[in-house]
Amino acid sequence: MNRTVHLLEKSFETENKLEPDRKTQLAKKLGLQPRQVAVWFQNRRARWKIKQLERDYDQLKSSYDSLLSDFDSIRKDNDKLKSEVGALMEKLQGKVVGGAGVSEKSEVVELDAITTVQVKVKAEDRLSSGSGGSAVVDEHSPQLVDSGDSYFHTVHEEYPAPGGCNIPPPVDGLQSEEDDGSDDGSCHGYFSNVFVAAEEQHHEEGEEPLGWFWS
DNA sequence: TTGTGTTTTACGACCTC
DNA sequence: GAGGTCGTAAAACACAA
Repeated sequence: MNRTVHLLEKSFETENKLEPDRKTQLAKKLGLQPRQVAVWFQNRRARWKIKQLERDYDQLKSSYDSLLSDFDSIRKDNDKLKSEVGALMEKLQGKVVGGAGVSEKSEVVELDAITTVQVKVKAEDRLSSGSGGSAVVDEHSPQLVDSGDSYFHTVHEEYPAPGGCNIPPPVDGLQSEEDDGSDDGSCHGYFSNVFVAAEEQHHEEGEEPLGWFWS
């Protein structure tokens, strides 16, 4: 890296916007036209923004992948519980019908209703207790604080979530402009929590915050 | 050497404060 | 009106064949 670029980089590192005074000073110092310094800063900001979008995308994708695996395991658990309930119901109904008295039919209906409620409660309990720290259902997760460093804020709030949605969204690219993000409203706020969780993890690991980042 | 892909520089159009 | 972003053209550079 030559001296000129090095100085410009240093200057950009301290402040990515260029006040007129600083522009003139830098231009004088480097023997450039103020216009050249201004253009350099414009292009540098554009490059930084592209890098930042790439980082945001990588992080969003890894959050999505981990949530998807959480979702899959919860679904498997759910299927397993359903089949267990089915088996138990058969057993119960066999017993009730076998030793039936006068009101055998109504008892069966009652049992059916009770077990249905119990299963529902159990399933909800399973969800609300979280799975391996999943951010999907953790109501205690901190809310997203838009630091202004990430370009997520226009994407994550509108992206449909796998939990509560039957079809998980694709992750091969950022949301297209054609996709207006509209859905049944049951999945809003999904990725905002995801992102906060991921960012917290980032900080816990002692890494640099998502904002300014120098390669 | 050359064709090709990537990066950097510069500019015009448009937007925001 | 000054200074920002965005899109793009052209020059400069890197690198494989």
